[in-house]
Amino acid sequence: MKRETRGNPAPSTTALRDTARERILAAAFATLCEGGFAALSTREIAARAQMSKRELYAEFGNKQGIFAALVESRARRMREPLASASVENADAFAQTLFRAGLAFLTQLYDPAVVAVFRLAIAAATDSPEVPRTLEDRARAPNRDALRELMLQARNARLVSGEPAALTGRFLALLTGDIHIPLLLGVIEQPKQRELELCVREAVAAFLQLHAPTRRTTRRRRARRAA
Amino acid sequence: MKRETRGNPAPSTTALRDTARERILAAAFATLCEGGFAALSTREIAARAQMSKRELYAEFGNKQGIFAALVESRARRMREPLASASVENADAFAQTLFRAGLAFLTQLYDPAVVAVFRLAIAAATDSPEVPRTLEDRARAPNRDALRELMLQARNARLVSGEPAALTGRFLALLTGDIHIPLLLGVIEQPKQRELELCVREAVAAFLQLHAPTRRTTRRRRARRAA
DNA sequence: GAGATACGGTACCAATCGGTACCGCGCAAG
DNA sequence: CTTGCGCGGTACCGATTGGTACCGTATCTC
Repeated sequence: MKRETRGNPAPSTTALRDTARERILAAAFATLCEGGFAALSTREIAARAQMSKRELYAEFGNKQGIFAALVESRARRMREPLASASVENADAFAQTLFRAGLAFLTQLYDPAVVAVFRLAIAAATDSPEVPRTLEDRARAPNRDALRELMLQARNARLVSGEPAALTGRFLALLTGDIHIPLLLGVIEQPKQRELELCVREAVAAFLQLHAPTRRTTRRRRARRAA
Repeated sequence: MKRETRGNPAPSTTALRDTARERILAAAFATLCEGGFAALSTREIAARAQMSKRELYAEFGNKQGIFAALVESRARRMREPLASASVENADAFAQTLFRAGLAFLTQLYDPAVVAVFRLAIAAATDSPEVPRTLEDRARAPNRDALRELMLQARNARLVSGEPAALTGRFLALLTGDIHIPLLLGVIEQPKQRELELCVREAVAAFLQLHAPTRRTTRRRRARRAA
């Protein structure tokens, strides 16, 4: 196919190919966000990317490939939070929870991510590999990272309980009340202030439920982290 | 059109019409559950209902009408729980929460309801009235009923806080960790045992968070308003 | 400079979509 | 029994889909 011989400026073609991919995916994202699942046709994507369907199919094979690449590219971005987790003491842990929760919700409620979730849910019955990709490349890694954090926190005697259960509880408190309405489109995207409030309440509730003994004003600590 | 004069067996035609509607909706449900959103074509529905597209369009006007009727018919069934709510004491309230939560989750995780949610989410961008119907006819009434229960419980000094916030918290604890994976199709439908465990944990966490000064099983009769 | 080759734009394909016009069967009135 | 009419099955419509063949062009090799 595209075999680069010695002396050939291979990086150039690779870069070109990458920019082509990016342009296609950006066009697909824009289409998906504006027009939804029904508007996501190969013609529309090619037109927006100012490329031919030929190149599009040379790059992704078929429409499923575009779906997978779409989910994959956004999933990679969703995996970033929880980079620096601190469990030195209760305050640091609360602050870590707050930062991680805020980063998580900010990603999760981004319009492009909402559109990807809608796409994955719509494709669930026909093409299970699409939501499967979202699960394996985004949700599961995030959950694993959070569980690791919970494990560390338990070892530091900051929480008690199974890390997996703690993770599920924290995520439920974080997203339980907003994600579905957002996917349904019956509420608008939360503002930054509301997001912070939501995370603060979730952290406070989580610590109240699962922090071993502390009885102090944890809500104030969480607020200070804002 | 179909003008019944006096003496004409109008109920018969009405009943016939109703059974026609039911047959169409049942066929649409089956199609939606098995083949997903993409398979939900008017031809398929008509074929399954053993009727002609002509009758189908005479009954529902257009495809949006079928969507709306689908969501509406299922939403009506989702509104049933919380019929008998008791807030006499803490134990009765806990039991009421458990029963209501279990009924709610049983409905919410029913495969047909999951399929309807997928449909509504997939249609969110193109046809906002479909998720709007789901919100207004199913989610909001359920939420209102639960909020009313929370108000009664607060008047009885069984919980403290804003009824709306309490409702959101309870629903988050109930559904937060399962609903999305179920919509994505990455987990299978929970069994009855798991559902009961899930509700029990949610009720316990909710009461631990919001029941005032709950140390043991105290019987406190502070009923105020009906 | 000539020839070969590979890439990209376009026009096309079969299939399917929502929606509708046509037409023939069957029931009711006279 | 004839006649008229209304309802339902079917065939069809234009539009659009995912996917591909064709073919002009521009570049690279010798």
